[in-house]
Parts: sequence; structure tokens; C-alpha cells
Amino acid sequence: MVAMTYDPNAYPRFAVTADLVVFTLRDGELCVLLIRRGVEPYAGKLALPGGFTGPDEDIEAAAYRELQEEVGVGPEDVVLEQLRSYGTPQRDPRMRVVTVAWLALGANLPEPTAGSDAAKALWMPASKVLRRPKQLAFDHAQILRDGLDRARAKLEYSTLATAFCPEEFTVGELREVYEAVWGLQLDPRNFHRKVTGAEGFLIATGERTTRGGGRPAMLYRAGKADDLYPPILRATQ
Amino acid sequence: MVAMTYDPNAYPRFAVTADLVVFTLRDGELCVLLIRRGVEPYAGKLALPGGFTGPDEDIEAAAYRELQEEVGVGPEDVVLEQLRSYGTPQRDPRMRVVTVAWLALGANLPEPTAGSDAAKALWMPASKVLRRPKQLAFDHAQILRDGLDRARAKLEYSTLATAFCPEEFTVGELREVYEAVWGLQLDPRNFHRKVTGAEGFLIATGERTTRGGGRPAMLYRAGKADDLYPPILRATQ
DNA sequence: ACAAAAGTGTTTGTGTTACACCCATGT
DNA sequence: ACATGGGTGTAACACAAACACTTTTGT
Repeated sequence: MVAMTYDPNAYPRFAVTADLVVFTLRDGELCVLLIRRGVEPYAGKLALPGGFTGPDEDIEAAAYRELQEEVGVGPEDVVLEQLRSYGTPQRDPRMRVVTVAWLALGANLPEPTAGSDAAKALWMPASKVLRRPKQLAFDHAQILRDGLDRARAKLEYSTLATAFCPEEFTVGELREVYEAVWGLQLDPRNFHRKVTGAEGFLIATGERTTRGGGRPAMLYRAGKADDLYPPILRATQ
Repeated sequence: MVAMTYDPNAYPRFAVTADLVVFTLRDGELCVLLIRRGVEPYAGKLALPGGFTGPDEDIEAAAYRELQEEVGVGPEDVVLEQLRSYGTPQRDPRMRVVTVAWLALGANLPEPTAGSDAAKALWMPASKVLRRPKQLAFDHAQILRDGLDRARAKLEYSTLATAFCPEEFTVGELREVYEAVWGLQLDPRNFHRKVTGAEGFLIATGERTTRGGGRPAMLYRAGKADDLYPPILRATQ
């Protein structure tokens, strides 16, 4: 990149794709959107949604576009963050592809039949998929693994968990997010104190709901903070 | 990436580069390796070392190769980890380039005159560079910023700091790493207790040194742990 | 009345901070 | 003797875990 002369044909050219690890909660389980491949290579296997970046398209814009085309959701429905890039020479047998992988989190994302390209898309529990990593095409098992690790880690020290919640939610619903992503049971009483005490995490709306049964619960909206202090720790190890 | 037909010419082609944020400590300051550009665009400006990925080269291998060519150090001298990718369409005015940025940390890295390509390379204090971000070419100020943020964050909950230390080091030398990267003064007594108490962080060699002056200090080697528990926290905010 | 979930209070233990103090070397 | 940095001890405090207990709804 330094001290090179300009000749567009003198340098190797790669295809650049955007692959998405899209997580949502369904029935208290963390689910990932996968697509059943119809063509070779890896025909019949499952793959992460994704596609090529256009010649004049920002790599982040490509991720949002794929999200719209393959998942049927817009930027306002999800939180998107870059995961990492994967570029082993033989990761796609057809050509040299470098993929930029993205993590997308949303609440109540729709059944994928809505999108046009997404006829063969389905939500699967992430833990179940990772128990049989070989059913995934390309290096997508590794990408999914990395995406899950990232999501789990970020719940601790960021407010990312609210991305899995609707506009207004209860502390109990937020706890279900943590329990689903971490695969752990948390003490409802200590959890309540922690999240309501973390500066900028939750904003009380003043309203209550009984939708979970039991005593009516306060409704909250996500606060402005991005980082959590103090963090919500997973375990004292 | 899904349900596409194979035609190598049907997809946009990008140049893919590896850019490096190489940090080392010099005189107790966190320094980054920069290269003075001799040609347009951005002639005369400073840039991160980096270069094109070869057609059959792994993206990580490209990073290690650039490290060897432009910094003159091999894989055994540094810790390398992927930072993130940058691919705004106009980030390089000559052509469409997606760069995968890497963070490289090492102890006592050499003056860059040794490498052949690196005649115009120099170490500069990272904080000084970021005070005038406009002196950097391309989007390299953003990449450096992200690299510094990552390094600072990882000192808290990983054993990454030992990457800045020689094979054997004292607790005081390790503390200087934290102080240089965070730009803070730490209490030597509490720091000592924390790092010697963190499981798998340090292995005592049984030897002592007086190289820092004062009472002889125990020498340690880096332990096998990657994650720190408990973490070394930056501030109670 | 009872189940269920929300929310508060309390105890106990662990980790952090701030700082007094002693240790072992070089000059 | 003194300066310098290494290292231990300790009290005050913040936070987390565990759990008893009260509150407010639906059935």
C-alpha cells in the first residue's frame, strides 16, 4: 500500500463478500438464520446468508443490503457490527473470496419466507447447529462460532442485550436474553439489582405490564449508554 | 455467497491489502511504526506499513510477510491479531481496496532501517500521532485509533501485555507496559498483588535481577493463560 | 387460597483501593 | 547513610452471591 505505482491491473483481484451471523431469540432460545444451499459447492448444506459486495458499495452497506434481501429486515430492526474477515485461499473452491463477516442482532425477526431470495432460509438454535459443525458450508462453522463468542462476551460489558428486546421490555425479559445467549440460569433478584443499577442501561417508562404473569413488572426502554458499568459478569470462574 | 452460479468474471474484483498497527515500547512510551510516503497519493504523509495480499496467499500470511519486509521481524518476535477490515469505496483514490488491518505487538522491536523497503520508516509515540490525525494517509488515523482502543481494552482481560515484554521480565517492567499503553500511573504495590495473583499470568523463574535499581526483583516468564481472571481493571470509573 | 413472577433486604465473602511499613540492593 | 525500587500487611469500601421475605397480579 506504500510506495506502489498506479496500475489497476498489476495487483491480485479478489471477490469480497459480506456474510451475516444473524441472531434472534425464539422461544427462549438463541437462533441463527441459515440458508439451505441449492447448488454446488456444498449443495444441501447450510450456510450463513451473504453475498457479493458491489464495485461501488461500502462493505457495511453490503451487509445491510444482504440483511434486507435475505432476512427481510431494515437497519432500524437490528444492531449490526463487524465481526472479522476470513480469507484463506481455498475457503471457496470456485474463486478467491475474502469475506467480511458481520454480527446482526434483532428482536422477533420475521420468519424468512417473506424475503424473495430467502425461500430456503430457516432459524435454527445456535447451540444445536454448533453441535454438528460439519453441516455448515465453507468456513461458516468457524464464523458462527466467532459470532457466538463475540455476542456472549459483549453482553458482559456492553448494552448489546437490549438489541434482542422490543422497544419496551421488562427486567425479566432482559434476563431471558442473557440466559438464552449464555445458556445459564441467573438469579432474578441479583440480576434485577445489577441491571437497574448500571448507569445508562435502562430508562423506566413509568408503565407496567402483566404479560409475564405474576406481579406486574416495570417497563423499560434502552438507555443511551453503550458500555456497561459495572459490567454484568457471567461467572466468578 | 449463496445460490450464485460460477463465473469468475461476473463479480466485482477488489484489491485486498494487509495494513499493520505495530506497537512497541520505547523509553516508556507506546510507539507505532509509520512510513513516510514518497509518492502520490498522500505523498509526504505518514502511513501504516502494509501491502497487497497475493493471489494465493492467506490474509494472515500477508500480514506476517509485510511484518518481515517492512518491520524486519518474524512471527516469533510479535503477537499478531486481526483488528478489523476497512472498505469504504473511496478510501484509496486509485482503486477499490479493502484492507484487513492487524494489530502487532512486540518487545524492543528494531529501528526500521534494517528492512529493505523500510528506509523511510520511523517509530512515533502513538498519542502524539493521534493528536494530529491529519498527518496520516488514507483512513489510517481511524485504523490506528481502533488499534489503540483494542490494545488498551485487551490489557484488562487478557495476558496480551506480556507481548511487550522480553522473555523474562519483572513485575515492575510489566507495570510499565500497562502505564505506557493506558497513559496512567498505577500503584506498584496493588499492581504487584493483582498480577501475581492472576491464575496463569506469570511463571516465576526463581531468578532475580537488579537491572531496575533498588531491591532485586523476581524474574517472570509469561504463563499459558490467554484470559485474565480476575481482570486488571483500568479504573473504577 | 394459591401459583407465579417482581422486587427489597440482609448476610457473607471476595476483590479493590489507599497507604503504612519493611526488604535488599547500589552508591 | 541514603536513595531506589521490590514486596507484604491491613483497614475501608464496593460489589457479588445466596437466599429469606414481601408485593401484586391471575386463576
